[in-house]
Amino acid sequence: MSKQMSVTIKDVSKDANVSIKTVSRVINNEVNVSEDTKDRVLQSILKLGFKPNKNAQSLRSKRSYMIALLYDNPNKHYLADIQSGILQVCKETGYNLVLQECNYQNKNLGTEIIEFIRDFQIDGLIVTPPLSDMDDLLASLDNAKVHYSIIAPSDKRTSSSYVSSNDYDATYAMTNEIISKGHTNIGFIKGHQKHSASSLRYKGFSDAVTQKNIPINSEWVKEGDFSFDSGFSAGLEILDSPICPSVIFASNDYMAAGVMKAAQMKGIKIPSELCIIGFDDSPIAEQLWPSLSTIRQPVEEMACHAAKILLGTVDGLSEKTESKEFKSELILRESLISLSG
Amino acid sequence: MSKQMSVTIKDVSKDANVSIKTVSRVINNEVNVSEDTKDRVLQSILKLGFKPNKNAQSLRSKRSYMIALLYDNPNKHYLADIQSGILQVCKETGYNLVLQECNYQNKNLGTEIIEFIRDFQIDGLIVTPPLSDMDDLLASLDNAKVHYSIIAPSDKRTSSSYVSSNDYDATYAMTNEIISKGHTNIGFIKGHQKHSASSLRYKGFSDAVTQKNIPINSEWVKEGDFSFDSGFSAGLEILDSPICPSVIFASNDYMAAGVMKAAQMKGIKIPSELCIIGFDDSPIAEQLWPSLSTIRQPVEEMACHAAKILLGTVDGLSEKTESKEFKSELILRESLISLSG
DNA sequence: GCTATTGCTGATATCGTTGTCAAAGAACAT
DNA sequence: ATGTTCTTTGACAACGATATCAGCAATAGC
Repeated sequence: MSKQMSVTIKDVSKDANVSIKTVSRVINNEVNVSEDTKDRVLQSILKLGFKPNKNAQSLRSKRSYMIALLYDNPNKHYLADIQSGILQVCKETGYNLVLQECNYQNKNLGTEIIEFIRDFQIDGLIVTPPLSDMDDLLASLDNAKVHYSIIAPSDKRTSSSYVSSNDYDATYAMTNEIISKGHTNIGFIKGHQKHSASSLRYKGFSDAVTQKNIPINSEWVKEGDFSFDSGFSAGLEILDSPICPSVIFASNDYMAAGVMKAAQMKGIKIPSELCIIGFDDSPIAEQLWPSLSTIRQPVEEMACHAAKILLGTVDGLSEKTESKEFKSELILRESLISLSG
Repeated sequence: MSKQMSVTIKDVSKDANVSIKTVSRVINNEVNVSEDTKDRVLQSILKLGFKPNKNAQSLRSKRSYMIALLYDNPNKHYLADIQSGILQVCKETGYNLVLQECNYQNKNLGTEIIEFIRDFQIDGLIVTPPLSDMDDLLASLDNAKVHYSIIAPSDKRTSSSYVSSNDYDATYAMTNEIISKGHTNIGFIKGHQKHSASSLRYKGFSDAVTQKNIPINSEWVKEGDFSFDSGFSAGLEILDSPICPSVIFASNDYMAAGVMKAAQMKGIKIPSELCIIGFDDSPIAEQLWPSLSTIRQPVEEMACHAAKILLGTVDGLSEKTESKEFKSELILRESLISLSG
C-alpha cells in the first residue's frame, strides 16, 4: 500500500484476463458481453475497488456527469429548496451539481453560459426563474444544442422540458376563498415584473374578483419585487389610503411579511382589522404571528422532477421523464378570518 | 464553420508556429518562455478563441479546478450566504463550486467524502459547521492529504486553515448590554449540542452574568437545536415558569423568532414585558415586529475568506491567505429596551 | 457444403492536455 | 578554443478512459 496509485481499467483487465475494452463494455453496460466474462469483470472491479476516472471518461466521451443550476434569484429559501430537490436526484444517479449564479441583465449571458458549458463540458442545465422567462437565453441554448430543463417557464408550449405550477389557479382559488369570507375590499401586491409568475398570480386574482363583480381599487394594487422591503413599503402606501382594504393579498410570503410589519407598526390589528395572504408557504409564513395564510407550492418536488427530466434526456441509463404541472395547495392559517361586522 | 470542433492546443501551436508544449507553457504561465514567443502564442490564442479543455487538463495534471462545499446544516440562509461568499471567489479565479450534502451521523462519512474527491478529483474542500467540529472527519482528510479550509471550527489550534468568529466575545458583550439595561432575570436558549458555537455562545453569556453576580435560573435555560420550532417550545416552557424572565437570549434568530411567537400567543407584550435577543442577524430579525436585537456575523465575508485560503493552498497562482478570526457586531433593535419599573 | 449473419472479443488509435527529457544555442568561465 | 552552465524549445510519452474496426467462432440460410 505504499503506492497511492488508483486502480485503472488496465488493472481490472489484467485481473479479469480480458481486454480493457471489455472492461469498458461492462462499466457502460453495453450489450454483447457474455454473462460469463461480465461476472468475471464485475468481480475484479469489486475486488480491486475500481472506480472509473471521471476526467478520462469526460475527455473521451464528452460527458462530465455534471449538471449546472442557473439562477438569479434573491429568494434564498426558494433556491435552497430547489437545490435540495436536484441534489436528491443527483445523489441517486451519481451526477454532481455545479452552481452558476447569473445576472439576468447581463447582455452576454447566453454566450457566457454556453462558454461555461463548453469549458466544463456540463451535461445539462436546470434553469430557474426569472431566467426561465428569457426567450433569447433559451433560444441560445437551443441553438447550441444544450440540454436543459426549465422550472416555471412563462410559455409552456415553446419547450418540451419543464416543470410548472398552477399559479393562476392558485390565486384564483385563494381569492374566492377570501371573497367567501365576506371580504370585498381587497388589496393586491404584485411581484417582480420579470417573473412570469407575477402576472399569472395577478390575473388569477383579478379574474376571480371581476367574476364576482367586485371592483378593483387601483389604490390598493401595488407593484413589488418579491422582497420583504418592497412588501413593506407597498403595505405602508396601501394603509395610508383614506379607506383601507380588509385584506391584502401579496404575491409572496416575504412581501406579505412586509405588509404585516407595516400594519403592526401602524397599530393595525391582524387579522381582526386587516387580513393578510401570502404565497409560497415559506418558513416565515408559519413563524409570524399571526401565521400567514398562503399557498404551498411543492418547490423541492418540482426541482426533483426537473432534474429527472434533464437526466432523462442527458443520460442513456436514466428513464425518460415527462414535463409536468404541479398543483398548489391553499394553506389557511390565522391571518385570514371572516369579515366581522 | 460547419464543423463544431473546438480549438485545441494543437491548432494554436500551428498558428503560432511553436510546439504544443510551448503553448502549454504559456497557458500555465511557466517560466523560461521568451517574451517574443509568449506574445505570439497569446495572439494566436486570442485569435482562435482557444480555451483549454478542463477535462484533459484534469486528467493529466490531476487538478479539476473544482472545490466542494461540505455541509449538513438546516439553516438555509446561512448556507446561502456561505455559498455566495465562495462563489464570489470562484468567479474571480475560474474555479467552480460543487455542492456536497452530508449527514454528520453517517459512520462512513470520511471515506465517502474521500471517495467523492477521488472520483471527481476535487481540488479542495470547504467544511462548514457542524462538520467542522468532527475531529475524526478532519483527521481522515488530513490523512488523505486533502486540502481544505474550515469555517468556524471548535478547536483552532489543530488546523492552520480556518476562519472563525468570536462567538464567545459576542454573547459576552451582548449579555453585558442586557445587564446594563437593568435586566437581571435572563433566560437563555442554547443551540444544537453538536455545534461548537453553542457552547461558546452559552459560555459568553454565563461568564458575563456570573461576573456580575447574577444567578442563573436553570428553569430559564433550555436546550434548542437552532430551529424555529425548538425555540418556540423552549419559549413556551420558559414562559410557563412561575416567574418569567424579563429577557430571553436565544442562540440564534430562528429560535428567537420562535420565542417571540410563543410570547405573542400568550399575549405577552414585546418588548415591554419581555425582551428577546437573537444571534446571526438573519433576514428574519429585521422582518419581525418588533425587530430583533441580535449579533451580526459576516458570514458571507467569512466564506469568501475561507475560499481564498483554500485556493491559496491549492492553486499556485492564487496568493496565500491566512486564517482569520472575524469580529461580530451587536445590532440593537426594538426587541431590547431598558427594564421599566 | 458454402456463404452470410450474429455474438463476442481485443489491438490500437484517440481525446487534449501536461510531464520528461534531451537538444540547440547563447553566455560565461577557463 | 574548449568546457560548463543556463535559457529556450520541441519530440514524444503519458494520463485513463472510449471508439473504431477487425478477427474469430458459432449459428443461420440457401
